[in-house]
Amino acid sequence: MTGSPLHDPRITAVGLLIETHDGLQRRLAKQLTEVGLPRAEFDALLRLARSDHERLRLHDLATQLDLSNSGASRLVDRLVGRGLVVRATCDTDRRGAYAVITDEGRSLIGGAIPAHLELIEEYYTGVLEPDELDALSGLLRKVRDVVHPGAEAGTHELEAAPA
Amino acid sequence: MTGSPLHDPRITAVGLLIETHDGLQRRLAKQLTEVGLPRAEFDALLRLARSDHERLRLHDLATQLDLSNSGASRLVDRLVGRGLVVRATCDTDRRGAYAVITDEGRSLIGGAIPAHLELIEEYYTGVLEPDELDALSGLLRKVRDVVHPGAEAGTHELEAAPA
DNA sequence: CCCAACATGTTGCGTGCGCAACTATTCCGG
DNA sequence: CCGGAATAGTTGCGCACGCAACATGTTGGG
Repeated sequence: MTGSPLHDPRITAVGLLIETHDGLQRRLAKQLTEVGLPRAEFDALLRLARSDHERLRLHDLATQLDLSNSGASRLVDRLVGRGLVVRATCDTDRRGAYAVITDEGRSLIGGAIPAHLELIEEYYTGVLEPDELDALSGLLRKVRDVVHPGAEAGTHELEAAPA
Repeated sequence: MTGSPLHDPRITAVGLLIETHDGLQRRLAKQLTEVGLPRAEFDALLRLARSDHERLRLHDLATQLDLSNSGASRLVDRLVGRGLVVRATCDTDRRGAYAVITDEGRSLIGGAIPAHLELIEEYYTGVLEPDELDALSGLLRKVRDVVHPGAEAGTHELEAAPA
């Protein structure tokens, strides 16, 4: 054999990232769904709550969440349907639409976070020593900046690498 | 505010893992799809090709791929439909069904791997120094073993932590 | 030996997503 | 100032997945 590309260490390395993500994701998603906030909805509300004036252009939301525009549009539909978000038109660009989190949305996600954090602690941050976690985050950020520029889309536009 | 749980560093840490994964995944998936092997199919063939006698029980395949049994069943349906895999009954357990990769399947994935490796190199392994990559893999493995035990399901049953 | 609990795999159904096509608006070159 | 290119968002369509119900086969207790 030529060294069997089937067992190439690079494939293993990527596999590790994927398995880690999928495993964690499945556990977190399950809990969030039980609380009535499926992962996509949770993430969207979180992004909105964190943003200036608690709103984001749909396009930016899509970019931040790694969704297509249509995906973001329908996600916002669902949130609007539950009263957790409202659409607002943009004065300076009449094509535009903001998604704005409502009081109800803010309160819902606020209530969901504590239990969510516990689970994260149990399955992710608590598994590693603090310095290990820092190292991991640093390395991941390095990769993320390459594979997913625009993760901070719509945040501001002038700084380099905020927290 | 109580320290704003919205910006809890643990959420950021998880977000980093997710963003990195999603970004990488999207790039790799796009290429694989272009080559005619969507990510799920690619992964399944890879797992089969790597396994003893190039076959796996559907249940084990599901576990390895982090899919439900039904998802694995239909995935195998698709592969069978393309002649890349065949089902084989299990002698010792007549409920059972193996998925077995065919020559065609082996050849297809073999052809797809080189370009795939290049992309991995470009967006993942090549982004980091070799020692950084080792560190990252080590940390990820630590987390994975907690969130996704059974990642090696059906491989063998007696060792501790192979490559 | 038999029946109850369990395990494996398949199928009906609902859902969330991407792609492509479409509408509405903005931007820009001449 | 006009018309074509680009951008924001929505919608029709198809697809892959999970859940629940089911069919089949296995295993263990009485």
